[in-house]
Amino acid sequence: MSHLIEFNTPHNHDACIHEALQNAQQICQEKGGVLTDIRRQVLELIWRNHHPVKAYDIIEKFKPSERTQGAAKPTTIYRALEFLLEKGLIHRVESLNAFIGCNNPLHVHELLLLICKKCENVQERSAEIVMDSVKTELINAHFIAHSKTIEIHGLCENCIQDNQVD
Amino acid sequence: MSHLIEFNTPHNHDACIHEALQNAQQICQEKGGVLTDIRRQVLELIWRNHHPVKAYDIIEKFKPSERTQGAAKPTTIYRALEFLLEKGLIHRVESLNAFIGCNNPLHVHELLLLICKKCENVQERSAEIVMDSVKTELINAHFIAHSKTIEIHGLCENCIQDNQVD
DNA sequence: TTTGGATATGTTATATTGTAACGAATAAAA
DNA sequence: TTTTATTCGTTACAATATAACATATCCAAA
Repeated sequence: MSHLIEFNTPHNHDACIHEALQNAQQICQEKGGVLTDIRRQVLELIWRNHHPVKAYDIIEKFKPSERTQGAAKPTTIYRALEFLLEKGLIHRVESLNAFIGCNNPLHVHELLLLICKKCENVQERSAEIVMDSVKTELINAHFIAHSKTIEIHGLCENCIQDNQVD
Repeated sequence: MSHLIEFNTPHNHDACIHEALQNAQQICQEKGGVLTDIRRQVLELIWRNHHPVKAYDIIEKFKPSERTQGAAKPTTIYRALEFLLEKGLIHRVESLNAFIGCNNPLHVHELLLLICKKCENVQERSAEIVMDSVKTELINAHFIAHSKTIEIHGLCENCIQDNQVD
């Protein structure tokens, strides 16, 4: 399962991209929805690496087709992002106003995002320990959750080591 | 301790405001820093209620003084917000691009924000159960955290009851 | 085959959120 | 008093996101 690889170390990232696109196809079939050229291309741009990607970076890098001469317009990209979010293929990183590919879109899951300040890699963890304690706390608070955002900024394992070498 | 009151029920909110300003004075003395007119007024505007407040709402509502004829400029307000954030007097709500007064600024604390979609009240909870499990997870991930954002959107206790009545 | 609805995209304009850069004013310290 | 640090004013602009309405495309039902 490639969502378990150590993606913040060197790895064959083409495999990540390939799996992401395959997952996207499968999810569109299962949930209903069409992975159009635009949507696929936005997903690919987000999956270029494991960094958060800003909407306007996508807009700039978007490959203009015949009909859309010139760069894509914001509306086009935001619409594609909305679709990908709905299908669970990407996550929004609230604390960065950015987007990141979902590592495991086939399974609905709540997640932690570990965002490295140095290498910028984002690690997605479906920490059940944490989610259980959040549920307990929400029961105590008599609060019904519709969505949960948990984002941690800091240093990942590799960058901690790099820092010590410096 | 007024940070334990049921603020999402009717209460004497003047007491909240008054305490917030007193805390601000005390913290500026302790940590070094000046609670200028601008900063105090921004803090008051944030403390008008327990809702998240947008920067541009503050800009609009900011009372122009003699020298600043007309509304405040964004820079002015963002600078005051930055100061208040640094002193721990307010929190930034990442998922809303907004700000909320800190209930307990005298004690450094990590926190959960429970954001009600209906009444818009934000409840701040220093859930140690959750924070402990996050720490465990971060150890597992070999990740060193510099900051933690935990924001839950949903329905608060009062609004759950209101919904059932409807 | 046509028509009608659902979905997807194009297009223009604008709203919202946030910073950079530089100079003037103020106040505290040397 | 000169220096130094902090705060604030001012202008301009960068970055993020949405509204509103027009077209196009596709597929299914009549």
